[in-house]
Amino acid sequence: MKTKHYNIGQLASLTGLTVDTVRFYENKGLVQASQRSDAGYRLFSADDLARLQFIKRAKAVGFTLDEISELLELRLHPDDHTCEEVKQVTARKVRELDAKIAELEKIRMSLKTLHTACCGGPESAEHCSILQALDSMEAS
Amino acid sequence: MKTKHYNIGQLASLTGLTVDTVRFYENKGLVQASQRSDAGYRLFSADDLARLQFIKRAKAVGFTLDEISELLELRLHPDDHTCEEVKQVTARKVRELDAKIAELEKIRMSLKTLHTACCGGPESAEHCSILQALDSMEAS
DNA sequence: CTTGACTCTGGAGCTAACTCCAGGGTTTAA
DNA sequence: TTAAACCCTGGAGTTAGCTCCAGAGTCAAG
Repeated sequence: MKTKHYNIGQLASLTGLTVDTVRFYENKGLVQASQRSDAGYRLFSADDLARLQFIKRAKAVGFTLDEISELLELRLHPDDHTCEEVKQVTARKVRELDAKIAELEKIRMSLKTLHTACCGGPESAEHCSILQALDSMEAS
Repeated sequence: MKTKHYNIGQLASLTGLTVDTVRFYENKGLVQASQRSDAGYRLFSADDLARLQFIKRAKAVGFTLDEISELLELRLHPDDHTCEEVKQVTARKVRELDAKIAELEKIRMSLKTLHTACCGGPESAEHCSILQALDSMEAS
């Protein structure tokens, strides 16, 4: 019984990635074509396809490729690892996201304050409150 | 009457930027040393200092260097521009920040859902709900 | 007068995640 | 049989904002 194989273009359209991206991921060690054809074409299995879809979903929830490598290792050898380990990876990421969001919100607040104070009228910007604030604000 | 001048190192410590960063900004056209010494050293005026502080504050509220160039032009020739123009720049940025924050919050939610569902226990990750979800989730 | 701190230029390297290209070989449909 | 569409490799380019380097000149203190 022969298993179904995909060449790189088919895999790309099945996953919604580009051919270049798949090759890039292979280069980074995230995925490996399970075989090559006589002509040297990459041949991917259904497992490879699943792996790429895993990568895509992990990216969608904000993991970097390095973090995805880590998750792929956990996925490939789940028996050698615990739920705790997996959960720690997501916990770290949630904390990072929280920090990033908090930072952006702080920035947004400052900017919104400047924005609200400005009259926004058609008169000369000579006394524009935004420019003045940027001239005299405390630097953070 | 002679005006006070700063060389690049003094300027750097006054602004909290590095010497390299100041030169980088000069290269990008954000700032220009008002003079050079006989030996070719950059000499910065109090105006240059103020300009760099403006840049630093603008960066702190989230503007990119390109946007800061735009603001610097408005600041240098306020008579040729209106409050409205200035306000538009900040409005655009606030919208960008809103979009970025919303995106990160969406990601955070998805990830938090995965995180909360996982038992996080010391048992094998074979049936870990996080890994399973990443294997079967809808790709976004 | 020498040592160490400072400055100059031009260009390379860094991060992340691709994206594109040249210059070739292969497969497939008409 | 030939043209289009696919695939290969290796390497360069992209974005933003620096950061570091070599190799050379300059300045201030002791």
